[in-house]
Amino acid sequence: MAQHEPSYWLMKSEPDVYSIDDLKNEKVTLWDGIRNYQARNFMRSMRIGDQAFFYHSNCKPPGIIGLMEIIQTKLIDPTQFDQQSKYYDKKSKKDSPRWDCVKAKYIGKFENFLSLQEIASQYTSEDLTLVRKGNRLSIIPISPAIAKSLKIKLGNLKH
DNA sequence: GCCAACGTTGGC
DNA sequence: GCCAACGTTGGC
Repeated sequence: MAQHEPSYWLMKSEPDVYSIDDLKNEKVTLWDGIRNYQARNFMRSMRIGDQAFFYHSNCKPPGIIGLMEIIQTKLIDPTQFDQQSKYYDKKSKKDSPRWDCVKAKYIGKFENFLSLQEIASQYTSEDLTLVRKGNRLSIIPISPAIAKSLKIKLGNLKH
């Protein structure tokens, strides 16, 4: 059986909340707290071995900074049942959890930071919905061709 | 701080 | 089911 080619994703995180350096230190993280159905559904279609660009959002400047690999999928997001968590969801039932998540591992930081401004000047919103005005989705699929082109601009990975 | 682009909620 | 009001994300 031939292995699947990996799919590619872009996952946003605010560096004040969780940065690429936090992931570098932890090596592995549970990508929890996703409370948007479209983003959740994208996570549900992830497979082990997929790669995800780590995007720093809501900072100056926003942009792609590193790369992760998806190492576990279809995990229950524990924060939905944690009353102390800002992601607590009282409507979610233990026997049918509403929110799930994936586990991702640090691969590296790119040699070049690629700002949203640079990305927007080089790709159309059809290439990459990230650059669509007002885009709020925190998880975005990336086509293999666009992923390849982004990686060329981003340069080598620093581990 | 402003605002665009949604998603969610709740009255009817 | 419609839609207005409200909330959130995130760039600028």
